[in-house]
This record gives sequence, structure tokens and C-alpha cells, in this order.
Amino acid sequence: MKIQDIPTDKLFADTPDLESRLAAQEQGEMRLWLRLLSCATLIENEIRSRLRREFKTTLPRFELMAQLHECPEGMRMTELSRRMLVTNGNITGITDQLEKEGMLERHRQAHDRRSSVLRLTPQGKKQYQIMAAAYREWLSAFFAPLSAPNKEGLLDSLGELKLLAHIQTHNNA
Amino acid sequence: MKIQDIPTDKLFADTPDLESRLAAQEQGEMRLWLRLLSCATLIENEIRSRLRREFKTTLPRFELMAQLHECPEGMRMTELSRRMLVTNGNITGITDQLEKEGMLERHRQAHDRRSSVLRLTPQGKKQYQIMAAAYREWLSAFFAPLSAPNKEGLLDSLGELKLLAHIQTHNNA
DNA sequence: TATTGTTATACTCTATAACTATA
DNA sequence: TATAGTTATAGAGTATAACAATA
Repeated sequence: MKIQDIPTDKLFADTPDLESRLAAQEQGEMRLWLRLLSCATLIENEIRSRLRREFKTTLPRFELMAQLHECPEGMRMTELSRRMLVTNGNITGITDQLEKEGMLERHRQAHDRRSSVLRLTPQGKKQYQIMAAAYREWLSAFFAPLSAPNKEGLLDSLGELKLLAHIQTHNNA
Repeated sequence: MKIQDIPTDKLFADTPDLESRLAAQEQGEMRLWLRLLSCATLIENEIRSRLRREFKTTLPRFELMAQLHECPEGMRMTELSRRMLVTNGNITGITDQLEKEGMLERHRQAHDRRSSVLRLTPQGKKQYQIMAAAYREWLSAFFAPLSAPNKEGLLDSLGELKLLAHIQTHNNA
């Protein structure tokens, strides 16, 4: 008798554990994911809104400035696109805006005239530092009330999850 | 150039990302936040991409359908806008698309003719269930390898954080 | 007057792809 | 041939505000 011939109801009659455990686990993962997403979205929305309201800027613009601020010698646009996980064309657009506002400059390279290096202007650096200070303050309002063990636990568990996520997104690239 | 075309080794070789950027100078809350955001963004991007590729849909559309699926008696649009954290006008737009695709219907109310109640059509319900099954499977790939204690800890800590975030975002509403 | 939903508008981000100019 | 960056296009989400119908 082949497995295919066993009626489905008999095949799974006394194995409800496997099935229900799987289902339960997937439900648990879904709940965990939705909670994670809720937290991130709530905080992110608030930060986006404040960046817009108080500094007339956006999260991607802020992120690009943050990358440059951490790299005072400058950074090429392709490198930025890799770090920010968006395409070259998008970096060009954001860069255009920030350049127009005087926050950064394109420095063309003598040795490779295809590429240019982006650097914050003094004004951009100053502006970033003001925004970053506010940013850290906003974050504190969200995270400070969390108990210390919770913070540590979160940092560890999210670290593991992040690793898994990286692996997972590579496998089907 | 597509993101998918970026070689993995280049993408993650020694290119510090959002989180590691500030690791040295800013401990604590900023680090925790960037790690949380990284996890959410990595997974969210992957899911957006798969929803688009495999089901020709988007995350907001999927989420609206999920809300309705959890509420078979139907839901008013203002309630949806509250739950999905977007404005009324946006719900109208997403609803228009889904209605055009036959996924849901607007049912006008006799007792309050200003409002209508949204309900999934049988086709919409069927389609949602197919997508949700795939969605859960995708999630499992990310979360299943996480240890059980980590999952529990995450769920608890994120629960606390979510509460704090809600309080925080309401205070200046 | 307040609420429900619609409409209109403008902006940002995103993906895709064709293009240039270099290398 | 491959790479760096640009340009063009199209689509989606969002915020804002003015609006109509109804409560």
C-alpha cells in the first residue's frame, strides 16, 4: 500500500500534533512579526513626522547625511546606495536635493572621472549635528522607560534576528 | 542596476550599515533603535518585494485585506484608518484599488448614510488566504531559527515597548 | 457643529531601464 | 566589457486641505 492510497483523514488522524504545532508556531511568528513591525512603524512615523515638522527634511535625507557624517573623508555614491539598500538613481535624487540645499558637495575625482565623492559642507555638518541631537532626544522618550534587562534582552535577540534576516535575504538574491 | 544584482560580498563585506555606523560613539538607545529598525526594514523589504513579485500587490493593500479578514462582519473606513495609522484619504485610495480588483465591497449603511462598511468578497477572502499562507511561510524562514526563549523574550519586551510608543505618540497628538 | 468619506494636489520614495562617460 | 553616475518614467504611499452629505 502506497502512502498516496491512505485516506487523508487516516493519515493525519493521530498526528494532529505536528500540524497544530506547526500552525501554532506560525501564528506565534506572525504575532511576533506584527508586534515588531508595529513598534518600528510607530516610532518611525513619529520620527518622520518630527523631521518634517521641525527640520523640513525626510528620513532618507537624514540617513544619507548620517552616513556622510560618519565618514568625514567622503563617500562615493555607489557605496551609499549599497549601505542604504537603494539604487543608484535614488541616491542621485536625494543627493541633488541635499546639494541644492547646500548640505553636501560633489567632489569629482581626478584619478577616476566617472565617480565623485560626497562630503558634507560645514553647514551640512552643523545642521546634521543639530538634527541628530534632537533625534537622540526623541528616541530617549520612547526607550528610556524600558527596563535595563529588557533593553539588553532586546539588543541580543534582535542581533540574532538581524543575522538570520541577512542570511535569508541573501539566499534568494 | 537592481539591488539583487549587487554581489553579496560587496553588499556586506566591510560596509557598516545603519547600526554599526554609530556603534562606537552612541551606545544604548540609538543602537537599540537602529537594530530594531534594521530588522524590521530587512524583513519588510523582502516581504514587499515578494508580494509584488508573486501576487502583484503591496503591503498596505495586503494589510487592509488582513484587517477585513479578521473582521468578517466588516469594518468602517475611519476604523481602518485608525488601525493602519494613515489618513482617511489614503484609505479611500487603497479601497478604490481593491474594490476595482473585486477584492472587497463597500456596503452602505441604512442607519448612517455617511458611512459604509467594507467587507471582503468571497474572491477577496480566497485570495487573502492564499497570500497569507505564503506570507506565514516567508516569515517562518526568518523567525523559525530563533530560539524559543528569544522569541518569548522578544514578544514580551516588544509588547512593553509598543505600549510606551503608543503613550508617547498620543501625548503630542 | 461634528463626523464620514471623497476629492484634489503635491511631494517623496521606489523600481526599472536606457543612457553617458569613463575605465 | 564593466563600472559610476545620470536621466526618464511610472507607480505607490503620504500629508494636507477643501469639500459634500449626513448626523
